[in-house]
Amino acid sequence: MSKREGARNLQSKLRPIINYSLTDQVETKLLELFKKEDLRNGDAIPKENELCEAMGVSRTVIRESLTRLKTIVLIESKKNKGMILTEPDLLIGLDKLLQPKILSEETLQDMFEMRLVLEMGIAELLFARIKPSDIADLKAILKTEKDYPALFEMDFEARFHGRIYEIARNNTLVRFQSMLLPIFKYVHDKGLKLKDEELPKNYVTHALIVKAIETGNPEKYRDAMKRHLKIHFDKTIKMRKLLE
Amino acid sequence: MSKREGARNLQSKLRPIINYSLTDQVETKLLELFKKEDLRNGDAIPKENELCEAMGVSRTVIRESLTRLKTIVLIESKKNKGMILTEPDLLIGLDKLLQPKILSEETLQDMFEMRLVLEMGIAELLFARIKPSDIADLKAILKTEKDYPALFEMDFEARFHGRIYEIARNNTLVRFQSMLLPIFKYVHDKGLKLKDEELPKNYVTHALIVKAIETGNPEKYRDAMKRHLKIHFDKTIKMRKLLE
DNA sequence: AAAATATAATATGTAATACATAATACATAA
DNA sequence: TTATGTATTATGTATTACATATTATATTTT
Repeated sequence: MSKREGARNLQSKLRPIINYSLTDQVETKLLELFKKEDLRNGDAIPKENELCEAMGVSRTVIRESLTRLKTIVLIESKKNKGMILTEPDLLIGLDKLLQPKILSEETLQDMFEMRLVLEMGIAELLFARIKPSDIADLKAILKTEKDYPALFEMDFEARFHGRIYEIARNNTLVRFQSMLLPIFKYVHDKGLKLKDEELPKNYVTHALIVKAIETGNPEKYRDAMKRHLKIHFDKTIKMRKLLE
Repeated sequence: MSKREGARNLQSKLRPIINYSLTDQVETKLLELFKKEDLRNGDAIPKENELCEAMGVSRTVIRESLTRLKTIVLIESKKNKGMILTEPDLLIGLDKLLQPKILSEETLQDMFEMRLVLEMGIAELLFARIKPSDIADLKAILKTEKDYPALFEMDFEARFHGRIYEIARNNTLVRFQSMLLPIFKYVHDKGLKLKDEELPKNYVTHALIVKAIETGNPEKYRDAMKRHLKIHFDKTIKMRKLLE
């Protein structure tokens, strides 16, 4: 039995001890408190000093825990006013993290694919909620686009596809997809370096997608979108294989 | 001109001043530093004391900024070792936030829909990557399920649908969807209270979805999944109207 | 000489205290 | 009655000191 194996064997008998810092414990207790007291959006929470006394730790520790919760916008603080629970923003923090440089290749790939998945899956909601005026809006966007397929003109992409989600009336998705765009561009560009691909012959432009929306149904939309995104689907499938 | 209008008029001339706290500024500077120095995953960052000196602020402020970055797992710290940049976890924090009680009805609805969108949109990746052994796995899962449609048995739902994402080989999605499940259940249950709905006659079970995967294509999968989720699609469309 | 053990050095974690600052409520004067 | 000044309060920032865990170095033991 090697030294390493011996250590692992011992470990299975003893289990490594985990040391939760005071801050960790306080954070947990705070979350428990909110739950137990059934505190809602807008409700005030105890003052820092009250928390210090109640838990018997320094204000330093309390404040570090609170900072964590403020970071995810679960609470907000105002001078003299105290702190309140807030409607947390699910996407907060994400914009700080969604930078190519700090994410692994695999996660980037995951997010790239996530956008593709969303574009395809939105169809049902899109058709359930679209109004005539929405079609007009989409056509207005088309007008501003150049005639040739502006495949990677981020502005156009953002505006057009963002509008799709807006029509589907899902605000979280609207914001999410706009965050994904830079990632998408990055992954795409990186893919391009591997092999310069040309547009497929039956490439579907935004205009054709609008047509599918106007005269079609979810299936037709998906068919158009799938072909619009085909180059990306091909790319991600190829690249995922490289990662393995 | 009313008092309120007057204030707004003044505001347009003066613009409200925004006061970035020291912590805010330090946080920004840190992020800039990481970018400028092109620091990557695993690279060490300066010691707390070095940062204090360099920026001329107290360790308190430095530490609060660092706490924020630690919260989103952009950096990690170890005693005596110092701090390093880490591969941040996009979904961290989300599990703290994804609790029905602290999210608004609208956001909950958004997330409910997001799951539906993902289930539908995953088809292409699913079929691009599925292997024969995956089919066998799915069938094994089916065996453990009861014969009747276990529509809201969370365990079954989680296992079955989670497996779908696993087959699609997108780990972020796997984790994301498992986080969404409690939300999904909550929103669904709340919807049930409004009106007790019965299963549609042509309800599609997991078994039928597997069949669509085994013998079909993305379109057939989506057709099956759409009918499997029909009750939920109907519900969200109805409920969104209520929110308006 | 090699391996195990003790010691020192270092960077983060926690505590305590003091003061700064912004927001509110209250008091005061025109 | 309204605008301005003042006090109060809770969070924000600074400073200092010490605790603790990890690494590196030195020492002892075999």
